[in-house]
Amino acid sequence: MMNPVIQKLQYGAELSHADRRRIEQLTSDVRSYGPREDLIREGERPDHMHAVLEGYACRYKVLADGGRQIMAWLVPGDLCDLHVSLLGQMDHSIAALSASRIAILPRREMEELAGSGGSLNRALWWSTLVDEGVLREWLVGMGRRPADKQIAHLFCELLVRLRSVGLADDDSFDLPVTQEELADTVGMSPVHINRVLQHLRQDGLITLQGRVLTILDFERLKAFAEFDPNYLHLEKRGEGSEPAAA
Amino acid sequence: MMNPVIQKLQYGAELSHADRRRIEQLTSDVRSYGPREDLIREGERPDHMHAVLEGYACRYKVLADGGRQIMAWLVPGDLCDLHVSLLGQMDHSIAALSASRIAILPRREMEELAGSGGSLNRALWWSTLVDEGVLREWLVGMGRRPADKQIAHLFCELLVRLRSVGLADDDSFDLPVTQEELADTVGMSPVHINRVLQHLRQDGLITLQGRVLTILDFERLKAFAEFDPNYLHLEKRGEGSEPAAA
DNA sequence: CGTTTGATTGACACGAGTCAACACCAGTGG
DNA sequence: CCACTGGTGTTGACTCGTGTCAATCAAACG
Repeated sequence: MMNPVIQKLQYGAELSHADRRRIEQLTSDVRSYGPREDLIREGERPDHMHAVLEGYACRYKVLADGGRQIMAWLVPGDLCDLHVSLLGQMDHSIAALSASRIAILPRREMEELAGSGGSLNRALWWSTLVDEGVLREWLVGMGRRPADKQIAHLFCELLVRLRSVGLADDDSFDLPVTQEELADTVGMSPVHINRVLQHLRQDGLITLQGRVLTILDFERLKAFAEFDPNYLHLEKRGEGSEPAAA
Repeated sequence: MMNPVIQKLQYGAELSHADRRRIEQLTSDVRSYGPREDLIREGERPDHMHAVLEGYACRYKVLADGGRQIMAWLVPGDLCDLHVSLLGQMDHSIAALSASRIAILPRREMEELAGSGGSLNRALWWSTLVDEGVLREWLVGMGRRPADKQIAHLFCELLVRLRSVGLADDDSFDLPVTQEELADTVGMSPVHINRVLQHLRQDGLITLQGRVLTILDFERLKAFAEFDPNYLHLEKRGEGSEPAAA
């Protein structure tokens, strides 16, 4: 099975054999985390970075009233905290969502890559800009989409992202999280998540049993959620065709 | 008056005299935009980038039902679309919020800077990561903060950001936008924005007249909004001296 | 001046939160 | 083996924050 970091970054830049070897080597120090275990906390300033190899992690913040907001899901292939090298300290925390295997990357070498001008440099930039795109799309969901469409949109996104690293061959994937964690992701209450999920199930759009989500009709779910994967920027590069009107 | 792009980027990296000259030169091609005029639209792939010199701009998306979500405010000093060079096409649009002066930057040279390894490279990285931090904070606001605190938080953020480029010496700044645009920013309805603003005024926290917002008691507003500016990463960096003064 | 755009206000509807009870496991330990 | 437990999912009743619709006001503008 190919290293998911390589799989992902190849969408951002053409990687040479040497580039791939470099990534293999950088992600060779692996640690296992249990669900809810923090990888790094707000305010910290460690000398290493993380990348997800297996399982899911998330960025989150906790408010004074105890409310928690998850601001990103990190799936295999995702880099967690390029921030640390350039920004003084973490402005949020990162925790494992499920049992997961996380690579520990040396900070110095990553910093070096960030200014190297090579393919890996481009790939890191691409990865960061895609993260930004995802954040923007989530913002749209929370601001302007009704709950059911927002959740449907999240499921579409997860399917596409997991497919891109070979973790969802058919239209289903592992969803080893509680409804409360889904609630913290989309900014709703656990109770309402439950109701929306039932709604989606009754409409024959999804199945969710045994922590496996199955999308029964991806086309219909996409239409329902108004999902357009362009913001994930996974399409092949170099297509010079002019943009068609949205 | 110093170029706001220089002012801003100095928070991200120490800039040499040559670096500053370079920025001056890169931002010398200036165009004026009127309110609501698009700088760039979703799907486009132009050969230049933008930076705000005066006035405000915003990132936004429009949904099928006509709803609009503003995903970022771009104030003087902010770079608008580093995306274009690495991602194939824009996944969102950018428009002027108020009458503004925008610099047009040549794409080639900016791409070159992005992999140069120098101070400007670091500054661009920093700027991008800060944008991400702001997006995350907005997500927290939309997901977990009640309307009044969310808006208060936005005002705190704008004050700090504008101060950092010398556009808010006291506790007030220009807010040349309609309540509808505020609504599209925080994901609420214009009517509710109106009520929340009145609430904040009655509590003696702000004043908003003639498109100028005055924060009457910043400490109290910060406490109310639970505003912590750490996510803007404007504090002095540890290793070197602070950014040179004008 | 009328026209237009934006701010304000009130009445009402609805989505989503809260609270609380209950069901359904998967462990665990006796 | 089987109660007991704690975590999670499910439901219902009720509350409350926001949205919607529509009328009115105020200010800017040609």
